[in-house]
Amino acid sequence: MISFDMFVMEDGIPIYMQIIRHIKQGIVAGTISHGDEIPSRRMLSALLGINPNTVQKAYGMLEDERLIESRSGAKSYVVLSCEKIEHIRSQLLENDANAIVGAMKKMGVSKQEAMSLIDRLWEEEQHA
Amino acid sequence: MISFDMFVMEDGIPIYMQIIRHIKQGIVAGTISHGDEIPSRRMLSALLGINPNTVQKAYGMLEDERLIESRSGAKSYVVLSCEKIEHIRSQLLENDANAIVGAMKKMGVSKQEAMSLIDRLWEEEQHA
DNA sequence: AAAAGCGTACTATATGACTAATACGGTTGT
DNA sequence: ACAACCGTATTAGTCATATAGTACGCTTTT
Repeated sequence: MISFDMFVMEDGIPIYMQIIRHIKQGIVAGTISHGDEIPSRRMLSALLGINPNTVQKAYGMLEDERLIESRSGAKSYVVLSCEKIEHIRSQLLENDANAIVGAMKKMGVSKQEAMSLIDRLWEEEQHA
Repeated sequence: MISFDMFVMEDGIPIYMQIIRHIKQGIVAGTISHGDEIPSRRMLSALLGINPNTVQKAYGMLEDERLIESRSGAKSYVVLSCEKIEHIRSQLLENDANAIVGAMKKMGVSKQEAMSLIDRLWEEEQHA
């Protein structure tokens, strides 16, 4: 069963997107694997204190991406392959990394300064 | 007069935020300086093909941050100090960098891999 | 078979973010 | 003074998000 223990709601970002990102990050990290059971719409909504429809929106989009499979009346499961995992990994990594590299360049930051900044932040705790 | 030549609209991000970010990045990069004239609401809105109120929203927030000054009926100007510039710089840099470092950590990416990814992306052209 | 839980679907509603349209009065340059 | 431009304010419309309530049919468990 997929865990949502470490899930913390951020405001400003749609809840259904946070759910999708949480699951994708878990897939890339390896804490979510092929065949894993995913909590039911009703259970997760109760756990997070949100409406079941919000969970359904997230799950529906994950199903559109073929990352989970649902059969009416039964539980839903994670469906993965090496190709899918690698695709999600580069999707998450490159998109975010590309954005920050572009932003830093626009500000005239040198590659060296960027690298040392990343290096310093990596050691710190706070990552809101 | 502040230039918006290199301004390219991205969808998914509010226009007024893109305007704010463009100006802040210019301030950090040094292409926008203290005393510079800023295009009028009407002129910039015509240039970008958007509504003057959208520009006003961006300018109003920049005014709240004391980065520009406006007098009713007259032109608006950039007002800076070394402290302000340094504050914006760390605000832009740390916020974005912190987010991506946190995301990568959640995905189980090693610092070494993150650094080499940044290094590789830095050389490429595409930075959507 | 019965009960409990499940996925799915539909309608309705409230709210905030974002943008648009318009109008008013002040400032500037001729 | 006058025209042109400016900042500012008000109102309204559109869309995404989130919630609520309800309902139907299927699967699993007892």
